[in-house]
Amino acid sequence: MGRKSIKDARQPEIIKAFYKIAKEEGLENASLAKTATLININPSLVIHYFKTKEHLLYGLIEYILEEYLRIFETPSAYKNDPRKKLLKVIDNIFSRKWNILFDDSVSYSCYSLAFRNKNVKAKYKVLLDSLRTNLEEMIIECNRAGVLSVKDPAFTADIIFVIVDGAYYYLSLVSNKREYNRKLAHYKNQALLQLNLASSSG
Amino acid sequence: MGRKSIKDARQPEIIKAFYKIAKEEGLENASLAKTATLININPSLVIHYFKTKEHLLYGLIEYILEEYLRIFETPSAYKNDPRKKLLKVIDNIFSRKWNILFDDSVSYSCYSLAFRNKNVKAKYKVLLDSLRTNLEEMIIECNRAGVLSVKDPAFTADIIFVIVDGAYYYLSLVSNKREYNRKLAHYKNQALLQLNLASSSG
Amino acid sequence: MGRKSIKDARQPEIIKAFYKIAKEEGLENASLAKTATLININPSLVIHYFKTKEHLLYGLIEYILEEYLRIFETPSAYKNDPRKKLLKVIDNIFSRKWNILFDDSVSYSCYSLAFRNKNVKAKYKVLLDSLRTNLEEMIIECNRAGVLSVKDPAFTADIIFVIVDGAYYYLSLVSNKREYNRKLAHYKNQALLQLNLASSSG
Amino acid sequence: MGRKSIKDARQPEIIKAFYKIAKEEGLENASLAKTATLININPSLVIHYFKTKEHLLYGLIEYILEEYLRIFETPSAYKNDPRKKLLKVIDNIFSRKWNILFDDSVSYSCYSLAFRNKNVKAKYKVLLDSLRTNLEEMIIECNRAGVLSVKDPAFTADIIFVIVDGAYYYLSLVSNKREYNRKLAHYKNQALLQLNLASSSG
DNA sequence: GATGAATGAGTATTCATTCAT
DNA sequence: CATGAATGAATACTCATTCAT
Repeated sequence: MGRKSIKDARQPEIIKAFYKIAKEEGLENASLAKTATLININPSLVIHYFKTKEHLLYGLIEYILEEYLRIFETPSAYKNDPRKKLLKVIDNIFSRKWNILFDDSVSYSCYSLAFRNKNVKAKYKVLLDSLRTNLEEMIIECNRAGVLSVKDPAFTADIIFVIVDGAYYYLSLVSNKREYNRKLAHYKNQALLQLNLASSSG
Repeated sequence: MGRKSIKDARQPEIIKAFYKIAKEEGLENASLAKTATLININPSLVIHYFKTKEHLLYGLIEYILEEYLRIFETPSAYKNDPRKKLLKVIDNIFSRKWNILFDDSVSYSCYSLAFRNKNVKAKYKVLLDSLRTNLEEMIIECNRAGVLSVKDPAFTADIIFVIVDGAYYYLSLVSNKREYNRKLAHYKNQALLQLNLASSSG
Repeated sequence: MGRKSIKDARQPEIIKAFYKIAKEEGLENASLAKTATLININPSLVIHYFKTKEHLLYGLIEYILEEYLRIFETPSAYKNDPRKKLLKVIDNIFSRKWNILFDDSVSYSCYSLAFRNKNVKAKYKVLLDSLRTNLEEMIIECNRAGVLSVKDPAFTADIIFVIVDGAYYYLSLVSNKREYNRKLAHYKNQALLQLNLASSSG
Repeated sequence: MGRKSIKDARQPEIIKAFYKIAKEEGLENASLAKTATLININPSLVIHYFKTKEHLLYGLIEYILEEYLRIFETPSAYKNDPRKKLLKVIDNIFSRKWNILFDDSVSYSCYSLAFRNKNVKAKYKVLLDSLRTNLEEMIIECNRAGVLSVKDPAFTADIIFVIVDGAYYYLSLVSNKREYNRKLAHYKNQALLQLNLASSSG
C-alpha cells in the first residue's frame, strides 16, 4: 500500500531545526526556507509535512510545552520519598537547567501568540495547569506521608508557579551572575516558604 | 526654541499607529507600510522620521515602558497619605486597568526581543527596576510614617512585582471571568501579605 | 474481453473531478492536486493515469465535446418524423438546457487553448463541423420528406450555428432573466427564419 | 509636493507587456515576473503600479475593450456620408484587421473570466452593448438620410454582432485560407442581408 | 494500483530601504 | 516636509513531476 511513511522521524527533525533557527534569529525571523536549508531539504518538503507554516508553529509549541513538563523528571531512587522528590523538583525549577529551557525569546514569542490565537492560548493554559496540578499532587502526597502539612495544596502550587514565572521574567534581564544567583535564591526561598520549608534566612 | 517642530508631533503619532497595528496583527506582522497607511502618510515618511524600522521599534518600546510607569499615578488628594497612596497603587496593579495596558501580545513580543538585543534588554531592566524602586520608596515612606513596618522594603517590592508578573502570565490565559477575578484576588492578597496588609483569608 | 480494467473507470472519474474544479475555480486554477483531493486519491495517481497534465486536459476537452453532441438527442418516438426531430433539436439548442452545458467559463477557456495548440484546435474544428453536418443532414432529410425546402442545407446549418454561438456569447453576459428570454426568442426566430420556419413576428 | 508621478506612462507600458506575454504564452501563463522582465523592471514595481495581479488584469481587459471600439474608426472624409460610413464599418468588422485584434486566445480567456467575476462580466456587457448601440445609431442615421430603411435598427445591430461573434468563433479554427475567405464573405453577406444591402449571391 | 518522499521551478506579494523631485 | 519611483531580497506556498516502495 504505497511507500512507507517517515513522518514520525521527519516532523520532529523539522521542528527542531525550526526551533534552532527561532532561537538564533527570533521566531519572527524563522522561515520555512531557513529551516529547510539547515537540514538540507527542500522548502516544499516542509510544507509536505506540515501543510502550512502555522501548523509547523503548532508543532513547535507542542514541542516546547512537552519540554517544560520534563521539569518533573526525578531520579527513580526517589520513588518512595515524596519529600525528596518535591525538593528535587523545586531544585529543578530554580536551577539554571530549567532556565536554559525557559529562558529564551522563543517561548515568550510563542506565548505572545496566545493573545491572538485561541489554539495557542488553549495549549498554554493546559500546560500551565498541568504544571500546577503535578506540583499540587506532589504536595498532597507529602501531606499524606506526613512530611508536610500544607493547607491549600492547589493554591500553594499555583502561587509557587506564579513566583517562578515572575522570577524568570525578571531574571532573564539580569546579566550579572552574582545578582542573578542572589535573586534566584531569594525567589526559591519564597517558594519554599509557601511550603513551610524555607531556610531561616531570606 | 521657537515653534515646535513637526517632528515632535509626527513621531508619537507614528509610534501610536505602529503600536495599534502591532496590537491587532502582532508585532511580527506590523510593518512600516501598514503603519503609514493607517495614518495616511507615505511609508518613506516613516523612514524619514525614524531612519530604520529598528529605531521605530525602539520608539515603541520606550512608549510602552512609559505607559507602564503610569501605574504609579494616584489622586493628588492622597499626596500626604502614604498608606492610601500605596494601597491605591496596589489597587491599580491588580485592576483590569493595568491589565488592559499590560495584557497584550505586544509587550511580550517586545520583551522577547531583549534576549537578542542588549539595547532592548537594558531598557526593560531599567523599567523593571524603576517599578521596584518606586514601590520600595512608597513602602519606606509608609514605614517612616509609622503606618507600615516592612523589614526589607527593597526585597518586598521586588517580590511583589515578581508576583504581579507571574500572576498576569497566568491570568492572560484565563478566559473565564469568575476564575479570573478569584485568582486575581488571591494574588493580590499574596502581595498584601508581603506588606502584612492582607485580609484575614488567603 | 474479460474484466474491465480499473483504468476505464478511473479516467472518467478523474476527468469529471477536474471539470468540476475547473467550473468552480476556472480552468487556469484547476490543478492535479485539487482534482486528486476532490476524489480522495493521491496526485501521483492522476499522473499515473494521464502521464501529464496536458493529457488530462485533452481528456477534459474530449469529454466536453462529447457532451456538446448530446444536443442531437431526441425522443425515439420522433424517429420517423424528421420535421419534429429538427424542431426538437432547435428547441434543445435554444433552451436553457444546452446553455447550462455550454454556458460556463471552462468551454471558453478550453476553446482559447486552440489558438496555441493545434491538437485542441483540430478537436474543436471537428466538433463544430460535426454539429453543422448533423444539422445539415437533418435539413436534407426534411427536404427529402417534403416538409422543408431549404436551398443550401450546408450553409443554412452553418449560419444557424453561427447565430447560436454568437447568441450565447452575448447572452452569457445577460443577468436579467426577462431580457435573456426575450433575446433568446429573437435569436431562435432568426434561426428558424433560415429554415423558412419562423413565426410571423421577428 | 513630492516626486512627479509617471503612472500615466508606466501603467499602459506594463499592460502592453502583460498583453504581449499573454498572447504568446496564454493568459494563464502570463505572470508578473515575466511581464516585468520583458520591460526590464522589477516585479515589485508592477505591484507598485497595480497593487495586485487582479488589478493588472482589469487594466488589460479595459485595454482590450478599448481596442475593440476602434472598429468604428472611419476616414474623416466619410463624415457626411452615413452609407459609406456604415459600409466601411461592416468592412472593418469582416476584415482580417479586426480579426487580428479579436482572434487570439487572450480575449476568449478574458471573456471566460466573466463567468466568475461580476466586474469583468459588467465590463464585457458594456462593451458588447456599446458595439450594438454604435451600430444602431449608424443605421438610424442611414434611415434618416433615406439611404436605408431598416425597421428595427436596435435588433438589426444586435443580430449583426451575433453573426460577427459566431462567425469568428468558427473562423478562428479555420486554417485553410480559401475556406476562411469564402466563409467570411458568406457571413458578411448575411450581415448585409439584415440591412437589405446584400449582394445578389449568397 | 496506489501511496508518500522528494524536488525544483514557479507564483504573487510584502518588506525595508534609497533616491529623485 | 512629503511623495512617488525603484530596487532587491525575502516570504509562504503551489505546482507538476519523478521515483521508491
